[in-house]
Amino acid sequence: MADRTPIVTALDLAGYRLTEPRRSLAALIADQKGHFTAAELVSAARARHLGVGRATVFRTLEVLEEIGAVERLDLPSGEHAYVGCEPAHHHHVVCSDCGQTREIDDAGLRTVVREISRRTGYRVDTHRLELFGLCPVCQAADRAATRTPPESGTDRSTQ
Amino acid sequence: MADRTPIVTALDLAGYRLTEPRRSLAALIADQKGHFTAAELVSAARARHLGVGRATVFRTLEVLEEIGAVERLDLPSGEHAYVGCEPAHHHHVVCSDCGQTREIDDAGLRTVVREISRRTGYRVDTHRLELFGLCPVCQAADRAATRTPPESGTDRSTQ
DNA sequence: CCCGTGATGAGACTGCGTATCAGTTATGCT
DNA sequence: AGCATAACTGATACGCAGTCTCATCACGGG
Repeated sequence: MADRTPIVTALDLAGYRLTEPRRSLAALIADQKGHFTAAELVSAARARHLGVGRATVFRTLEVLEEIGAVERLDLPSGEHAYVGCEPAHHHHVVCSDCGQTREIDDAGLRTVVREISRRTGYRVDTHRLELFGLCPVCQAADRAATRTPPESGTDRSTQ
Repeated sequence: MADRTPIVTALDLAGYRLTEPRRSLAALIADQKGHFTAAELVSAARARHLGVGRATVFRTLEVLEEIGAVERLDLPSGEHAYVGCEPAHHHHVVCSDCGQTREIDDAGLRTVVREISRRTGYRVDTHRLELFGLCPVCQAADRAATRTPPESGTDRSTQ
């Protein structure tokens, strides 16, 4: 709990105080495998008897999002979740089974956005792309469970 | 209020009952220019003294989303909003000033998704792309107000 | 070591969305 | 047309996410 996780460093660089609650939360977040909700953080903190209040969790998440150490996702269910991530990369593929996420870079999106801008006349300032599906591991598990050979393994995207 | 809006027809086709509250809400939604929240619908209904309960608004929106007559957006603020739309088209450009939305089709996204799928090994089942910016009208208004000549008019997208 | 200020935690508060439930109404059938 | 019934409705209660307040605390610059 005393290690300087990248998140702590980022907080420091951004000029925020390095308080005990923030260190605790940084450690908790670093432990998360996939995405996590504010509520999950709250109960994780409580489970480990770190004395971190609910309000502090929300405030810290807000700060972390601001400095780009964490990104907010809107799950298809409507829930708000977060993922720890590098600043700069801005899209995520989310496994709808295990919650594991992977960051992805542009991948040609830039062109798409420009094209849309051209067609509609809108000046596009920000965009959000979120992809949901099965990570390789869960695909394998799925296949093993249903005993059905893979159909394609790539794109089954809705539209 | 007795006209059969497209939404009403869609409900009928999907086998749902054509009740008075649903007709009222369909009419209200047809009147909306941009996106709207559940809360806005509730108060709009109340303002017009349609006797439509809060619960019914939420239930109806759920049904409408299911049949694709309405789509749910997650605004950057975290709010949940809805837009009336044709089924099949699945992305929206949202004006962050006036809320006006435009539907857009694929525009090359399909390729991007396939590429991401290939790179990450994820099987992508669904995705969500939302774009926020200024519609042409608000751009003009903005320009007129600030007396600043347009810088480019196209892409200012973050990442 | 001391002080100022930013940060904290407890708890009140708001407002979205859902569940319950008794009463109502659209619709298919005769 | 009249009826039965299952879908639907509104009122109300409830749970829960997120925000706000405020008195207290502790980080970090001096």
